[in-house]
Amino acid sequence: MNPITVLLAEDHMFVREGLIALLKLEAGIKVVGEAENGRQAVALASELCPDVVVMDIAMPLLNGLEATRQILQCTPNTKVLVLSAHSDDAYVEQVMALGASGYLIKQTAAHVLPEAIRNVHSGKPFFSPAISKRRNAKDKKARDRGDLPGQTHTVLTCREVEVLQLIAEGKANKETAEELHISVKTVEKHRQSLMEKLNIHETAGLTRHAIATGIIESSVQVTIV
Amino acid sequence: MNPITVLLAEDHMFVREGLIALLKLEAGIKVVGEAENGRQAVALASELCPDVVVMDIAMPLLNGLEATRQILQCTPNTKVLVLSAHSDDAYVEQVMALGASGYLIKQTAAHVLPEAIRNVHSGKPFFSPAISKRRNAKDKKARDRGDLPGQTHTVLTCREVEVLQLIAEGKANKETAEELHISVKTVEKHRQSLMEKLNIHETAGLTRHAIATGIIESSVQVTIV
DNA sequence: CATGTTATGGGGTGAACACCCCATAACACT
DNA sequence: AGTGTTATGGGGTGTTCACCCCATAACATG
Repeated sequence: MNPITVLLAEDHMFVREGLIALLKLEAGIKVVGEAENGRQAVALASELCPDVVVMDIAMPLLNGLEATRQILQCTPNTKVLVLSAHSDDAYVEQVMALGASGYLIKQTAAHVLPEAIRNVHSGKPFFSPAISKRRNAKDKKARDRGDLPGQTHTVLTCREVEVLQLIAEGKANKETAEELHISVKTVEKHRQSLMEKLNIHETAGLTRHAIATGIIESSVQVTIV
Repeated sequence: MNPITVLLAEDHMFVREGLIALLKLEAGIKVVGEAENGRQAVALASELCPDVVVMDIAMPLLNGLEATRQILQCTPNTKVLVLSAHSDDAYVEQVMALGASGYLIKQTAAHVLPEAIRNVHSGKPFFSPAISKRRNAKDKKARDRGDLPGQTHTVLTCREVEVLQLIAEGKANKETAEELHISVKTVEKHRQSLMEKLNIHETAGLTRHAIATGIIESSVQVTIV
């Protein structure tokens, strides 16, 4: 049987070499290429047509999300296994909506990588245990409510993003309410929805998420009195 | 000759396992322990007294900077080799001022790791080529001007920085208290001092400040359920 | 020896927040 | 016409936080 061909897209050479050392011990998997940025990943993918691309999200020149989108468009037979430091539900859903075949968080033990590669190659999606668990729980809830499967639409509404930004900027619910000319209770409701959708339950986490997704910058200065 | 004992402090298990796979191929170097956060790194260092600690900067609970400081205080014979994604000069200098023996950026080829470990173990500092080059140039300039080495004067005390990190990671005061084995009241006190010193009076602001100053990264993972 | 700093802790108060319940109005889609 | 989504709002309850008061012990420094 032919080995599964893998393209490794990861900007940290440190990590890349580590993973290669790890995959070398694995029979049936062959690393045929390495990319150190998103643009190179797209180029190499269309040149090498690997079975699986292991794709880091945070990469220079072209981030892993865009790279994934472009690769799937050019070579639809290639499976993309995403590697990320984030595990926020909304983020995962965003990636999966692009058509990725799996999602591993970097906290996961690396020895699942070969298993994950084999899974996505054979058409089965693969997730880090923690994510998998949450997705199942959520799917179950959805089914209990009678929802259609696969419609895990965890996307924030416009209003929620607005509220998220104000929270991350340090506004109290009361201030946010005044800013948006709505009741404190409504702000509370949006806050709750945010926390539920993102599976983040502290202000600090929401703030980090807002920065990580580019909604605000960490250097935002709020009126110091 | 006894092998060089190494403690690997790196929160991403993915990276950790990769590096271990890589160091296993290396004669004369033995990984005797692994830490997945800064606090564990400090504990294991004083327990195992390794020759070298390979220390990632961005780690939960206690960042690599603080961990380095504490380790060098407890077990001064241990060398610390810092691993970071950032290569900003100011950042490097801050780390070296703490007494670290070397600084590798993650973009560096991993195969220099064994060499770096051997170097710092034998007392020779080691830097990623890019950094080494810049430092030499800068040192020359400084000597030419007759400057004294600059002191980064941090307003915050060590304990305050520790508490700040935990706040920014989304820990409640109660959790922080348990983590640090102190009373909730003491945590509150540190929190107050922080807010007063930084003139920031919301959790969101503290979180942004922690990210902006590099104490944590926006992608820090808190409790994965 | 006095003073300052750091770290430790306790009491108390009021505001803010998290989390549950609930309802309604506007609008889109089928 | 019915269903879903979004945004709006209220009630209640318990926890946590911000901000004040206070004290002590360790340790360095003048």
